[in-house]
Formats: sequence, C-alpha cells, structure tokens
Amino acid sequence: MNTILVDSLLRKIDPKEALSAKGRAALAALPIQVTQIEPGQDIVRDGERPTRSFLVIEGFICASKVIEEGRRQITSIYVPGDIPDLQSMHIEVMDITFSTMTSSTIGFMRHSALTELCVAFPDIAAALWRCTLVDAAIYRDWVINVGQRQAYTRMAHLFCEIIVRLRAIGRAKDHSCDLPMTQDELGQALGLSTVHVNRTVARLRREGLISLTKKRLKILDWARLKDAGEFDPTYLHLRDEASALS
Amino acid sequence: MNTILVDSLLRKIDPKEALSAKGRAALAALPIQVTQIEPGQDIVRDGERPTRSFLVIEGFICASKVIEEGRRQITSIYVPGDIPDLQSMHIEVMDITFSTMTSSTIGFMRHSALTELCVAFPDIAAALWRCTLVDAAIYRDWVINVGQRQAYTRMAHLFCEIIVRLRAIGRAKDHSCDLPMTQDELGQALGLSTVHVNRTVARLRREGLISLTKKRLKILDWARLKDAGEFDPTYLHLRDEASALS
DNA sequence: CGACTGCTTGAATCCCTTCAAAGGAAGTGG
DNA sequence: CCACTTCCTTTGAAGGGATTCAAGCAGTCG
Repeated sequence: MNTILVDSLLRKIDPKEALSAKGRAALAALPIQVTQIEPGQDIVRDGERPTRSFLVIEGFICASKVIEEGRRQITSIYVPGDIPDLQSMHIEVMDITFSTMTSSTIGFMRHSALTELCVAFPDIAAALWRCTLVDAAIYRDWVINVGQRQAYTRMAHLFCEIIVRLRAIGRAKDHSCDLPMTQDELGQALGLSTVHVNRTVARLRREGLISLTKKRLKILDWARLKDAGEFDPTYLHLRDEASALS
Repeated sequence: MNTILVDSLLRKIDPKEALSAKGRAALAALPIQVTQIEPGQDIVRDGERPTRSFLVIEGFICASKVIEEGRRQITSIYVPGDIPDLQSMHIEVMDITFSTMTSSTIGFMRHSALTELCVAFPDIAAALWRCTLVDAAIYRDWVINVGQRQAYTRMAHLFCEIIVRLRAIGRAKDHSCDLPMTQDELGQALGLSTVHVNRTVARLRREGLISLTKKRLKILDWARLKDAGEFDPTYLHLRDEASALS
C-alpha cells in the first residue's frame, strides 16, 4: 500500500544515490493516513501550522494565495507522487494554501515520523530535501514564465511542463493527458484574465499545436509547442530522459 | 573567521532548534575558500555542475536566467549570510545563473564536506534544508508579485522585501539600506521595462514613499509603502519579530 | 574632455484587461 | 424527460497599463 511513497521517491532521485534497503523498508513502514478529498477543498491553509505533510496519491493539487479581494495566483501544480508541503516540516507557518483541483486521495504523514526517518536515514533526508529543491526550481521557472513571456508563449510553456511531468509518472499516453483546470484556473496560474486565456487557448488550437476539450490536453505538434513555449525541461530535473518527449 | 556561517545559520533557524555545540563547532571548522569577485561576474552558470556551494559574505548576488536574445529575468536576490545555491548539493545541473551585482566576497564550500556535516549532524542538515525552503517561499512570493500585481504595487513590494531582509541581518539603519541595482536590473527583477521602472520609481518618490539615490534606498513612509506593496513579511520566515519594521 | 553608462521624459503602439452578454454543457428537481 | 440552475466557455468592444522607439540629460572615468 505504502509503496507509492517509496516508488515516487525512487523515481525522483538519481539511481546512483538510490535508497538503502533498510531505508526503503522504513519508508514503506511509515504510517500514512489516507483521506479522500473533494475537488475545490483546501488541504492546508495559509497561516496554519500543520503537524503533518501530505503525499498526493491521486488527483491534482495546486498551491495558491489570495491577494486583496478575489485575485488569486496559483504558484504551482502537484500531481500524484508529489509531496507539496514538505516545507512545513521545517517552516512553522504556512505562507500558501494547498487545495484540490479534482477529487483527490491524500496521504498524511506526521512531521515527527518524517523527522525520525530523516535522522535515522540521511539518504531519505537527502531524497526529500531534493524534492523540495526541485519544487523550488519549478517556482523559479514560473517566475521567469510569468515575468518575461507573453500570454501565448507562457501558456505553451505551462502545457509543456504539465505533459512532461505527467509523462514522467506514467500519466500521459499518446501525447495527451488530463488537465482538470478551468480556464479561470489557468488564468490564475498564468497571471492572465479568463478572457485572454480563452483567446490564447483558441490560438494554440487554431494553429494546430494542441487540442483541449473536456479537461483533456492533447499535444498535436510537440516540436512546435516546445518551440512556442521556449521550453527546456532541465529545470524539472527528471531522473531519466526516458520521460522526455521526442 | 568562519563564524559568519554559524551566525547566519543561527539567525535563520528557530532558537528552539538551535544547533548543538558540537554541530556548531563542526560548522565553524568547515573549510571555506574565500574569494573576492568583481561586480557583474557570474559565480555559477546555468548548465554547469558545480561541486561546491557558496556563502555570501559580502555583497549582493542575484539569480537569473536569460530568455531568447537579451531578455533576462532575475528570480531572486541574495545578501550576506545567504547560501544561494545550496540546491546544487542535491541537484546536479544548474538551471539558473548566479551573478554578483556588486563587488562581493564569496565563501565556497565543497559539497562533499557539506554532505558529511549533514550526515553527522542532522540538525545542521535541517538548518540548511530550512534555508532552501525559505528561498522557495521567496520564489513563490515573486510568482505572486509578478503574476498579480501592477508595476506600482509590485515595486513597492520588492522594496519592502529588501529593506526587511537587510534589516534582519543588521544592514539597514533608519529605514534606509543599500540597493545596488540599476533601473535596468530592477526591471529584470520585476518583469518591467526600464522605462516603466523609471516612471514607477518616480511615482513612489513623488508620493513621498521612498527616496532612491546613489544606490541607496530610504523608506520615507513605511506604513504607506507596506500598504502600497500589499506586503506581509510572513513568507520571509524571519526568526524574530525584532527585525520587523514598525 | 569625449565616451560611457545610467537616468529621465515624450509619443505611439500594443498586449491584455475589463465590461458585457450570449452560447454550451452538466446536474437537479419536479 | 424537460424546465431550471449553475458553471464554464466563447465572442465583441472599449479602455488602460506597459512596451517600444527615440532622444535628451546627468554623472563618472580614464
């Protein structure tokens, strides 16, 4: 049951620094409280002081923050295998809210248990640390995306990131994947108005780069999309290039 | 000599989880290769695979990435006491470039030495990990800043962050601090054109919120600047509120 | 004192937002 | 099974914040 944690960590770290057998066993034995959460619910809120972190077992999660009256920025998206708020292990107060975008299965892990694991197994600590560093790299990339690129490029870039990350966890086939976001949410992630999201999606469709219907994203021309989005997957720090699209 | 590392770590972590005496001694004994670097030089470049991380002893450092032909986004700024590329301990390839903004004193630390420290002293590992998590929180905030706010608010927010962070390390007096960035660089950090940076600085000056001359930032009306920048310092996760401005 | 770099200002243009409204898809209840 | 609601998508039009182009100005350095 618990192998998803082991698997997702292994998938994320380099083979050469793979976990020891003992560490792997300890990880698998970690108590996880599995919960089903409805779409659109907050898992942990800005300002709270959680005593647990959570693993995404199923579903799409986003981190966001509300700015004065209504405006909201989504700072990142998490998919199965991710541990979005590992930061709360070491940072007391949440500065962001994690919410479900779809019906999700979440596994809560007590900080105390995680800390014990990290003390006993430095390689587990390193693996978890690495996860948070990759998250940080993704944040940085979002700063660049939102700060420098125009709507068309920006959106293409986001779509590239999503398909590559989903492919890395085996959730994309035939260049298509789930994308359970409304255009409003896309706008919140991209720093664009809903109206402009609509027009930009329309343009990507019209130019034959993607199709996007019923929360399903299909890449019709990967080479051109990658080009349009100025996408270089380095920042995702994926373990193997096998997950890279051709 | 080496106490700056100990001091800056202690300043950044909670007193309650303060380092053990042994850990502190080990930290102080860590070999650091101190180097002086000219302004505008790259310290580590996008694509490289460094074997050392570095501590900022003196000067201003920025992380940035160049997008197609000329356009550049600065994703964050680092000041004395920061360890900007701790990420390279666990992530092989750099996805960003670190450069000096001023003449700087940098202390290089070998990854191998740092890793040994982390294995031997889990509390040091935790402290360093925490540093990277705070960095990530700052990145997130920049996503929000660049994604949601308009130029005026965005710039006010950045100035708030800078003065608070500098105050936290004792480098701001009388509500004023160094700000060794050209308007061009401010634009690269804020995702704005130089021209618009100029107009926006002018407006902040005109309205009596700040003065900015000769690379020196002075806050003339903290309450209004904070307000204008929608600034809430939570995300900086500073240890004590003593460093907060009144 | 030129050359350079950074700051300032004006004017035209454009990308994107806001406002407004209509069309579609999905679910609920009578 | 069809009205009815609700949420999401789509399209039009007007306005604004920011960019780009361009040029003048100021401080600095060899």
